[in-house]
Amino acid sequence: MSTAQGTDSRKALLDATECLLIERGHAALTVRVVAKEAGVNHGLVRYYFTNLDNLLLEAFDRFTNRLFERQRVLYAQDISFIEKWRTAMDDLEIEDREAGYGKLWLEMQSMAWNKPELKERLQEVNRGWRTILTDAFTHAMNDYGIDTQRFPVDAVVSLVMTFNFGLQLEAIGGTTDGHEALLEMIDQQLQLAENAKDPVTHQE
Amino acid sequence: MSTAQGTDSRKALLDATECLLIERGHAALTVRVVAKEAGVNHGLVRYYFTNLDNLLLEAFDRFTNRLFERQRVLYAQDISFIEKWRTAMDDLEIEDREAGYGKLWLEMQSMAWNKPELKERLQEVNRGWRTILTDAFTHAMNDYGIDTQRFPVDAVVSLVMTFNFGLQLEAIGGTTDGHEALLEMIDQQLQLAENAKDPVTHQE
DNA sequence: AGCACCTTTATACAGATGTCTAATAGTAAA
DNA sequence: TTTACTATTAGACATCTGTATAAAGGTGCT
Repeated sequence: MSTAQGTDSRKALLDATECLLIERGHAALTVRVVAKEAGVNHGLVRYYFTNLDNLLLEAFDRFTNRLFERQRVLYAQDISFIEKWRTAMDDLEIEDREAGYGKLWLEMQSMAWNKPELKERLQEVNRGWRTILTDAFTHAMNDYGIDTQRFPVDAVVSLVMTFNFGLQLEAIGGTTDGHEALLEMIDQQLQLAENAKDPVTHQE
Repeated sequence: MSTAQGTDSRKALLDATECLLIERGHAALTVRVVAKEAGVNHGLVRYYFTNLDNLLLEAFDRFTNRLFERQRVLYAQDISFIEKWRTAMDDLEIEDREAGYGKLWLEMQSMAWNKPELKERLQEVNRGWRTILTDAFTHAMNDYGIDTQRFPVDAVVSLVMTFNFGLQLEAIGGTTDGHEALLEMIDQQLQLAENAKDPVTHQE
């Protein structure tokens, strides 16, 4: 089989890697453990990835590519800012934060802290988000008539990115106190701004 | 000697643990590596800590105790809100974020994600900060005359905590774009609020 | 000196870990 | 069927890892 590169075993190993990152963290990954989780002979790690570091790197790449795809999709949508915001926030629902996706993201991050190759890739992803957000917020703040002298776009973008990262971090750490309140507060403020822009749609 | 518990070797092992967490991450810690970094026979790990997990746990405890001490000190100071804010922010200067302290903090966090015993301790620290911030912000927002209906204290506290965590996370990941701008923006807004409260001190 | 006590060392050992090899099973074309 | 190639397997190897033990070193006290 294998049109390009993707025998079942290969994919199984990548999937198992993600699964174990979520369940046990990157410190617990070994060739044999991953292979066992994948239900595959441990020799195949060498066969497909030559070594463990490379398997991790490919898993990392597959993950970041998925992120890039999300970015692309979100960027392409021709919807209002508040809709984009809500879509993005729903995407990272609090329940999800505690579950797999957020954990995987943070484990990937913490892997990268000590591996320069991964670190660069991570920075690309970061820059990607920043680009999208900067563009979206530039338009939105203009629409809402917000003083970008007093609230520079890059500062606002940083605030949004960092508080989202922080939400993930806290949630994985087991704390979600105030998270809902925060997201509600922001949504309400956005709604107010939206209504002020276009008084017709006023609801409540 | 050892009045209570603290032969040089014992402390050296704890110090080495922190050092290696900063330089290589928790995945790279082994009994022999830590002992070597501490310049100490690896048998002493067993002698003082019985096993590696316990050494990590004690290093973790020592670290969180240091955090609690910081909290206590900050809380005890009888200074204005804006001064507290600036002190706290200076404490976590951007340059420092990239260096040891922030890295250590995040490595401790990511260790805790996969170890329930540590996770609880971490949540205590988190609650500690939240308590202090909640108290400080309750007073500050009252002083500044901010509508706590529209901006609930716990939402604001969450925003502040999460964006600070996010700053750390991004900085360790190698990105500090917009960080200065964000901190400046906040500081200016605080200064405005401060001036509005007490027009006498108006400066600029 | 002898003695007791805490600290340190060197070494041992079973099991895990990363890497590698040689043999086998499977599959599709000739 | 034979052939050629890919996929998979079981096992071997040196090294690393956590843990344990027994002996030695050091220090102060009697």
